[in-house]
Amino acid sequence: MRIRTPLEFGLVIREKRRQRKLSQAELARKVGVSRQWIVGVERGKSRSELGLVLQTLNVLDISLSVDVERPPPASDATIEPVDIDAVIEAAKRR
Amino acid sequence: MRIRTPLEFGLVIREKRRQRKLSQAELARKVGVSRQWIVGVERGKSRSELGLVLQTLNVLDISLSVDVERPPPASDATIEPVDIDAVIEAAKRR
DNA sequence: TTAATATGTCGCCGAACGCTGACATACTAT
DNA sequence: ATAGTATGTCAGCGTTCGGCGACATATTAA
Repeated sequence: MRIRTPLEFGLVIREKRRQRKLSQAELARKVGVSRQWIVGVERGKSRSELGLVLQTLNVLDISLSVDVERPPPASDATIEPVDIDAVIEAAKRR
Repeated sequence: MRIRTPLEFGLVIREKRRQRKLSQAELARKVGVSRQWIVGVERGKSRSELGLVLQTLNVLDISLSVDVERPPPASDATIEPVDIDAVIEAAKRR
C-alpha cells in the first residue's frame, strides 16, 4: 500500500495493532513511548518523531520500502548538455 | 529498498536530490523548510517531523509503501480458541 | 590559485514535542 | 445493569524542535 500522509501511517499502525490484539497501552510499552503518543500517531499527527514512528513499525513487523524507479517529472531530455567551449578551455590548461 | 531507520531515509533523500541536481537550498525551498532542516534529515536525524519528511519524499517523487504481508512473529496457531462455557452462557441470556 | 557554490555547525528564539497523572467517555463481557 | 478495559483529552513540565542569521569548511568552476 502506498503511503503519502501521516494519517495513512496511523491507519496502518492501528490496523496492525488490532490484528496483533494489542491495546494502545501494550503497544506503547513495547515501543517505549507513552500511550498518548500512540493515540497521536494513529490519528495522523504530522509532527510525530520519525524515529519513534519507525520504531513502532518495526515492533509491529510492518515493512517499509521506497521504490527506486524513475517517474519522470513531466517530459524533458535527461541528456546532459555539453559546454564545448568549457571542455576546450579545460583541455588547454593541462 | 527496505527502510528501517531515519538514516536510511536520509540517504535515499540525498541520493534522489543529487539525481535531480538540486542543492540543499533549492530542495528546502521546494519543500518549505529551512536548509538546516534538510541537512538534518539527510544525516538521519531521528526526531525530524514525520509530516515534513513525507512532504520531502513527495517533492522528490519518492514513493513509499508498506507490505501488508504476514511475517509470523515466530510460530503459533492463529486459530482463535473458543471459550465454550462463555458461548453457552451468552446463549442462555438471549 | 581564486572565486563561487554548496554544505555543515553554532547560538538564540518562540513553538511544539512527548511524558506523567488525572478524568471522561466508549466498548465489552458478565 | 455493572464492572473492567480501552480509548480520547486535558494541563503542567522540561526538552527539543525548526527557523533565522552568521560563520567555517568543503567542493566545484574558471
